[in-house]
Amino acid sequence: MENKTIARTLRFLSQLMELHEENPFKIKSIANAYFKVDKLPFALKDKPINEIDQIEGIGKGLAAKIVELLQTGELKELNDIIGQTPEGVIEMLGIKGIGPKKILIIWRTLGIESIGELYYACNENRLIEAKGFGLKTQEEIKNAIEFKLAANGRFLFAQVEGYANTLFTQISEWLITIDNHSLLGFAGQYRRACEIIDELEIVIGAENIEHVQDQLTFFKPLSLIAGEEAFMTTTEAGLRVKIFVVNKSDFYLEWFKLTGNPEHAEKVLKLAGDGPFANENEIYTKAGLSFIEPELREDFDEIELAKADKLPVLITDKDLKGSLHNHSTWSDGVHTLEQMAVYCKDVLNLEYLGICDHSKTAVYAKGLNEQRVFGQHQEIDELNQKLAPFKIFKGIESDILSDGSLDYSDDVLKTFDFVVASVHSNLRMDEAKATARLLKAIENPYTTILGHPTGRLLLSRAGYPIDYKKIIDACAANQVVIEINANPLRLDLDWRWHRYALEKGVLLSINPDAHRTDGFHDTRYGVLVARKGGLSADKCLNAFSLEEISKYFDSRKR
DNA sequence: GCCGTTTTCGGCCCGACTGTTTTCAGTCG
Repeated sequence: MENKTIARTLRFLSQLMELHEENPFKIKSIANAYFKVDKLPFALKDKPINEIDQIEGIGKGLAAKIVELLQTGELKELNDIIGQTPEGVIEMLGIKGIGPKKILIIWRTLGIESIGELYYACNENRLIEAKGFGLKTQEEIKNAIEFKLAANGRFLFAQVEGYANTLFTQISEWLITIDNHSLLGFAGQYRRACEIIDELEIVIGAENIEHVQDQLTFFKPLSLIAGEEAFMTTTEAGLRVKIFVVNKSDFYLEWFKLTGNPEHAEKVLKLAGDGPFANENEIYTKAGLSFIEPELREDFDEIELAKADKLPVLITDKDLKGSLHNHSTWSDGVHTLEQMAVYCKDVLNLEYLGICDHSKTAVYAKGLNEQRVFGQHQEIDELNQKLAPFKIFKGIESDILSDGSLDYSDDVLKTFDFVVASVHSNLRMDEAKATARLLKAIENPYTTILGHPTGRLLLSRAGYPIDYKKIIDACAANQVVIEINANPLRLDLDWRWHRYALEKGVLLSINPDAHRTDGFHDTRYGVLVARKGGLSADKCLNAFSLEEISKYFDSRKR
């Protein structure tokens, strides 16, 4: 069992114990163990059992729980408490904005045991009767439920990716035994690298279409049901899977149509005429267009750009020369500054790392006060000597406070090579307030990059509303780079606004926000959405070479 | 349930903000 699973199990246990009003200090130590386990730089399963209780925050009791999990994959105490809690009440833990205390009242005082009932109660204005609940809380809960329901059956690209690749391999190996010369490809949202996936679509171009169709219902990994247009199923997790079987001769046309999006495909085919087509390239050629990458096929402005041969050369993973906005053990990261740097240098072959630990207001994340900023800078200077020509840039993720100011005085801010300014608190502002707050941060002369502009968490939290045009225009006017936070939950700035930012001359930066060496690989998701947004390497800050970005940071210094 | 011992049990305790209160509890990052 991985640390992450152990950590989640402990958090779950602590939440359930809160719902059953157990000793708050006991709960706290279990919740604390969740944080600790989540941040361990080694795998618990590789640790000798008798050393587990030596870990800080984990004593005899928790070590026993962890060992039980490692050895049996289960925890009796957890199973028991799950048995004493209605399923719907447990589900409520997934609603943003209410915690165990409020859920306890909803459950015990109001007698509500499911999310459906809770939603109904909001509509009936019944929540305000309970102590600690008012109109605003009721409205918040109602909105949060609606957001959660809308996320049902929808998944992050990154959640689907592993399953999709495994399935693809299974189908492709199976096809060799059934129809050895067939063609195969992903289509739909997945091929277009959409940030949210609610349907995984796969197309088979079969030589012997009847045979493949006959056999497909016996394909073991899925229990497929033959529908009118495709073979369908829903995975245990709730993801719909559709497999289309077409004649090999029609494959490229059908693949193109099913890749979509429908509006894009329809417009291109109107220009290209009827097939057959030998490949997708031919479709675009016959339409008088340059080839349009799947990521761009969203019926935005890509067809006009292709007509004028003005499509951007989309950025790729290989274009990235460095990684900005990452954390270390100085704040809430798992790996040390040196480990993070060496990983970038030796494993990722990057030229530079920007380290941006949390600023002092983020106490929960061990944010750096002025003295520790100075200490970190000393360590960076030493490491830069040791690792040269690789370079660590002195950055900070400075909290944007509620009034829009940054978290340090100008004297401190000027000691950084660059500053990522982001919002972490007071996330419930309306559009006018949130926009004004960001504008003030953008206008701060020390702000280099605006971090995750809306604070959204895909499928989980909407993020505060902002006036995108005002924000982007201000970034253009103040030479502030906008982050594409590459965490698959964020992907913020949204790709639908990349084009506007690029038109205004704003640079974008694909930042993994890594809290451990593994986290650097999230960059991949940032690149995918940046491609959807139409980003080319020359407009991406961390595609600059070390020399170019050094000059850039120097030019921005006050 | 963990920690740190005055070695056997008492203390443990982010801060800001919001909404619901009438002085505070719950939630968040």
